[in-house]
Amino acid sequence: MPVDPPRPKPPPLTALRAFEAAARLGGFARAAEELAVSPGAVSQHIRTLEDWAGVTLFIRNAQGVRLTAAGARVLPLVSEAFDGLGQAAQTLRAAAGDVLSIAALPSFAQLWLSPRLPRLRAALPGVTISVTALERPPNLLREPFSLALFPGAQGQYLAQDALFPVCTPELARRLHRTEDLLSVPCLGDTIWTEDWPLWLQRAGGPAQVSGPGFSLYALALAEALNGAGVLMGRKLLVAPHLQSGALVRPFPLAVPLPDPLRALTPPEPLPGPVRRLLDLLREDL
Amino acid sequence: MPVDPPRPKPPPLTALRAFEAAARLGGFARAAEELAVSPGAVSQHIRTLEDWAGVTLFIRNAQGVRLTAAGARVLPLVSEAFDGLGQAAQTLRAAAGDVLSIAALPSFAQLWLSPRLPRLRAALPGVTISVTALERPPNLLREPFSLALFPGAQGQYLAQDALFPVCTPELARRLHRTEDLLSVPCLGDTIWTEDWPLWLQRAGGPAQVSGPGFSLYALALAEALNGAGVLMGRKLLVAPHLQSGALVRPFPLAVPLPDPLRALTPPEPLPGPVRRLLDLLREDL
DNA sequence: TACTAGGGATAGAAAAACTAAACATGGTCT
DNA sequence: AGACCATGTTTAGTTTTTCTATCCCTAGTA
Repeated sequence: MPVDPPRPKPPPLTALRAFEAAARLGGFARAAEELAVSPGAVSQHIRTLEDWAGVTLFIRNAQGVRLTAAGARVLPLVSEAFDGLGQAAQTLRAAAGDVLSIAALPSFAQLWLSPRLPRLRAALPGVTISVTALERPPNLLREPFSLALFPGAQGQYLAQDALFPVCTPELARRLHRTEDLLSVPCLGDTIWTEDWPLWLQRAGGPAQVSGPGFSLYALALAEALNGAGVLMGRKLLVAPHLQSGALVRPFPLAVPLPDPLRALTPPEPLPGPVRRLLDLLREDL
Repeated sequence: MPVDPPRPKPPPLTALRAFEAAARLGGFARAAEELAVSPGAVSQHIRTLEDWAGVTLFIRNAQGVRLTAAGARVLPLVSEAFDGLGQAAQTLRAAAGDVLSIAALPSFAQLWLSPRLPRLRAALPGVTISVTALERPPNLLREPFSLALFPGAQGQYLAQDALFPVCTPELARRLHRTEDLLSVPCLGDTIWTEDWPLWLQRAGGPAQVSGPGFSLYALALAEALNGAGVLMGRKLLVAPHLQSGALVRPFPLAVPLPDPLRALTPPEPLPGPVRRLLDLLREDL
């Protein structure tokens, strides 16, 4: 006849996760986005946790939230614990060995990785490869990706990228000097707003050019193929169309990008299929 | 227009907790007890996690379960992470500083701690002290107790305990030699079945005696106070009744118990009120 | 042969989590 | 000023998850 009814309740795990995300990202709205729930849900979670602990975790005001001292004190502990949990979960999933999920920028997923997928799938029979497009590199300590392909300073080097304008051969005939760019639409990705200014600066052309922005690089590329304008091309993404002749380079200058494409991996040890995939990606370039 | 719908699902936290408990305790039934849910719930959780990870975690058979290699590999990681989470949660709760929960054996909670509570409460104004009776010491890395009072080898020494028979003065008049114990009911706690044999061996009396067992020491004590028999007394628990004269010691021999009463605390740093409570308990003895 | 102890499956109930929409608050832009 | 805009809050209602209760199965044990 054990006596336990009045046992103190364990901490609410989901509320802790919401707290961790909100504290780390510095806002309920951002936490809600990361957790793929509505901001109201995060708000409720935080309140649940505050009630459980009997402590105020955040100072709220109209501009956002700020951690209290108590909140700041436990944040590193909670973050570390969730990192550990995430790693454990991944180790678990990796043990299955037959599912492989790759994260990449939408543009790289569609224009660089996608063409290579058939060969990768053929080289890894029995392995299901799924691709997720993300705007930002995921935290591989937490999120269950086997591999993340992003331009950046961290990870295993995969390929150098470079910047140069591209357009249809017809349009190219009208472009002789960089100043001619002022007379045609200059296409680009809204996320890479610095690409045009960067190239123009090195090319010694006009300080800036005008043209429509696209939220997806693939859309801008499609427009360029339509002859709708000059696209600031990224070598790795437009290579197939240069090869086929659908696009040409009206100006020879190529500006190397500081951040090469790199592969981020979860902590060692990597499962066999992931290691093989990495090798394939590296030798292909 | 971020592209995230096909984002991989995060690991199910409650399922991970169920797995950890089941693996650590070596059975779904025991895990269910620890988590205060039904065994079926644990079974479902484990299956959920197995589906999520795509790995079999346990070999099931009619006698129980055994971890698979994959399960055994991640268990330490998961356990460590939950320890961390538990510590973080406690740190959080400790920050409140005005709630203090103590775990103790049912007998010690009722007969040793309870009489001291009024003084403790008076010495710690504004602090809510709650007491939880547990058969076994809780894992203070996980469960949110500020203090656990248990006889044992670990923790801060509080008091030495000793064993000796006690009974009402009337009954004591009929007891002159240890052999006389065979003629009266000998009361004891069903959990401390070794108390009588231990004392009898040192007293050189009969090898064993007979009498009703009680699942709660307090019940046995009440019976002894009614004159229903001789109770194997624990010094710390019967002291008040010896003092008042309600009970006496028919035989002078006191056998010291190997395990003194000790206080277990969560990892440092202890909040002020806990530290003060500990000091009060120590100086009182 | 019954009995026990462990686990599995299922349906229905209970609880938790989530959403949507309306509200508040304090900045910033025109 | 006044109209946004971004942030967090609240509430009611819904959806989803979680849990229990129950019955079943299996392999040891008395």
